[in-house]
Amino acid sequence: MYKFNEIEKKWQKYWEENETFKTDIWDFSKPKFYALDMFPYPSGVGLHAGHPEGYTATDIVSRMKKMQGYNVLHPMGWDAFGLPAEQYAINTGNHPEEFTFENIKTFKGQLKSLGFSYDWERELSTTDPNYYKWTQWIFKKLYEDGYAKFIDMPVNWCEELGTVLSNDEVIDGKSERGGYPVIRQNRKQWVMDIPAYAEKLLENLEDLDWPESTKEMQRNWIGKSIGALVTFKVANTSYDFTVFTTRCDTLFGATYCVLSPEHKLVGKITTEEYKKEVEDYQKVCATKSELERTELNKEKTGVFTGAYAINPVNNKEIPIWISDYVLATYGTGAIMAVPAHDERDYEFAKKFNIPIIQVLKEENSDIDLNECAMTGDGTHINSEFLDGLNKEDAIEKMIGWLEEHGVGKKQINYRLREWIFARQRYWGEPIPIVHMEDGGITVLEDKDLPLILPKMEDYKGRGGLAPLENAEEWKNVEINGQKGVRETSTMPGSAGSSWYFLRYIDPKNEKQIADPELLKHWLPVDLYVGGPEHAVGHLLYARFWNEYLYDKGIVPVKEPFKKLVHQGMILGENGIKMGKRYPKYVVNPSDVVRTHGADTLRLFEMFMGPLQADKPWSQTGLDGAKKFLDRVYRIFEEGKVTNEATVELEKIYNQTVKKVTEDYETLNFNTAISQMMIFINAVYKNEKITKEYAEGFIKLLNPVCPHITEEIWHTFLGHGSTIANESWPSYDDAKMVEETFTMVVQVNGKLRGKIEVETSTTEEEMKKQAKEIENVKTFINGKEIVKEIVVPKKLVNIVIK
RNA sequence: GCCUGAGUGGCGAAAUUGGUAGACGCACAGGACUUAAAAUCCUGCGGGAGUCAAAUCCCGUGCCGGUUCAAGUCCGGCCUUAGGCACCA
Repeated sequence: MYKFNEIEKKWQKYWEENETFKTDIWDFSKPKFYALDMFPYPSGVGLHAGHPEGYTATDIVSRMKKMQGYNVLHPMGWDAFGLPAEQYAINTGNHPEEFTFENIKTFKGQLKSLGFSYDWERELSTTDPNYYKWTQWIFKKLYEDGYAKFIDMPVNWCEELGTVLSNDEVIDGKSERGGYPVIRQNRKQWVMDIPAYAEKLLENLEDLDWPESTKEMQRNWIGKSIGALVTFKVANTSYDFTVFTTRCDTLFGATYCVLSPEHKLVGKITTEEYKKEVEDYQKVCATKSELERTELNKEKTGVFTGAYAINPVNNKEIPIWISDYVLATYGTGAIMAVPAHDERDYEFAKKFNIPIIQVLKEENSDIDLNECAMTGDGTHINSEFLDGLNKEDAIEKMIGWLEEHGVGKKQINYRLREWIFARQRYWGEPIPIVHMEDGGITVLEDKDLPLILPKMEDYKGRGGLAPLENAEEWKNVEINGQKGVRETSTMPGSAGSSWYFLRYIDPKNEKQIADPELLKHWLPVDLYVGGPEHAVGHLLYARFWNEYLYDKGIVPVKEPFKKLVHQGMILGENGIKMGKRYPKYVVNPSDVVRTHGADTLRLFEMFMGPLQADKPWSQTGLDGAKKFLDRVYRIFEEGKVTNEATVELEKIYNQTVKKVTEDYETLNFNTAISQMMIFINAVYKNEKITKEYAEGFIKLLNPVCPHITEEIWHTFLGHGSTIANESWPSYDDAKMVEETFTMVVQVNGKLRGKIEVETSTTEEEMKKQAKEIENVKTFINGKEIVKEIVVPKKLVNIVIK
């Protein structure tokens, strides 16, 4: 009987003691393979059912690659800083540091019990000063190069959490963690100028072997838009303002302009008569949360400023309004409105009785401008020098005109906004900055890194102040005789995770991020597996930092992750996401390891369905996976290993090696496993298997189920060392050649007969034999044969009339 | 509203460039072994008609239409569903 608990512990110990999976990072004699998992946040609840899924996938590929002669780098670490850890610590009355330490211990134990082939000597944690020293060092570089900036800007402020959040941490106007309301507020903040890399981040997406959906999400997040800037003078004043538009060709149809409520000019141009209304409106907008703003999507609001803008193309005076449908953070925070050809402007103009001027005529269109805006393409009218032109030509001509008259130019805009790089929280990397008494900002010297996060008993911030504000001793410093105060915000959770894949390569290096020679050899990551929830956050930030470090000559590749795959979610047996809502459907991997064993868990999660798909858990399915392993074990226990194999088994064996090898490579683990089941079924049918095939099969199964296979390898096949150091089985195409095939005979495309024929049968012969089948005869007798189609080694289709 | 995916038996799912729909597994049913049960092994298993049993026939991959000798696969139009974006000018 197969005693999985005993066996699994035994082999885990063996791998550890023998350093089976230790990577000799300097061995460049073999081709390299870097398989990376998204490192987990070590939460208080331990692993969930989804963790083993992605981790098993990379483990299978890693183990196979090692056996195929690659030098494999397969590390694991901890994304242990950040809001969730701190929040959890506060909720449970722990200190984040001890709490994190405990959690890591639990996680590590759980991962080890699953038998992953990680090189634990490369383990890292973002909370380790030896690690975050380099996070701070990268920040410093970015600061020196002007990409890390301390600026006043509108931010997402979460009162409950007492901190600002980045855009990807805000979902539907609520905080990603906790679901608390988020409002927009102006604050002086540390930000990363990721928009400066927008174009590169967009361009490089093309060549990546990533899911198309993720690439598309990143494209949308970057949101490139080509248009023009147009400057409008404010009538009877010396002021002017600039708008961004993608449709400068419709400038003759502009009947008003709108400034965002936060626009700097609003206070200056608003006339006395409208001052109160405008200020009231501004106040209302300022207190609106993100959520309220999106909910108020339906009805447009706004007020007139009393001022007029002069349309540069025809010198007409058009009213200037303010409205929150114009965003302060996009473009110039001001627009020209062309209600005839823009839905939002149309809605606004209708509501406030602003004129609508048509400047495009669509051919064969039945759109009535009294009903709605006309947003399609068409020929220009009422547009003087643009009349008769199509959209494309008109845009080009208008840009030329604007440039010639010095009132505008071509402009590219991105929706991607600055990455807000500070949190008013305790549990994060300290920002290595000192605010000097004279108002200057000093970045720490390299020799002063890492700047250690001070131990604090009381790490809860108060009244919107950062917790580190209370660390008096730590906070106040003197640099070159001048007093200063340290930056008390810490870095966001996504800081440490933006470069960890570099550090795994050389995790103990004290002089640099990693040895350049090693980086050159090991990058990029060959396979990166993780959840789709990181499609824009982490995966964009990591690309940004990598690209920056590439430009600095520190990292040798433009893109860090060559191939990316998102594993699907393991749902509860009820088909719904596991979680607090249905606690009885939550599966704990450690329980499964106890009741069924790690091999069974790994096997089952890989067999459930495609890696990328969401799949419901099934207790009986899990039992079925266990049954398969029992069946494999029994072959050896019952002594079915002999010296003979039938031709049939020989064929299936070779097919299995081929299919499993290909499927592991392409991550189609479910079909690889069914092929192995087919092989085992065939072995039972033949009641025997040769030692050669038995060994080959055990090697194939090893990446999925490493413990049981090691045990069989050792106990029944008599080997003294681990399978991990064996070579991957090969297959012989010649042994797979079929002597006969099932010829399918169709009449008018419908299946009417099957017959076994020799592979060498000619097309003419196939046609002849097809017509001799009784059932086929009954269909073709007395009918005229119009056509006969032959697909070699497959089928004959007889077309009759 | 826009952008991505996905829709196949009772269930999880397979199915190269269009070429036998449902591999493999679960559940279920029957049989063998057993005093019995479990475990194990063997067989069957989309729906319908037909038959002692079979042969065989009809229908069937979300819906409607098209291309083709042949469509789960390609094209057009819908529906449902998951995820993402959401006044981005």
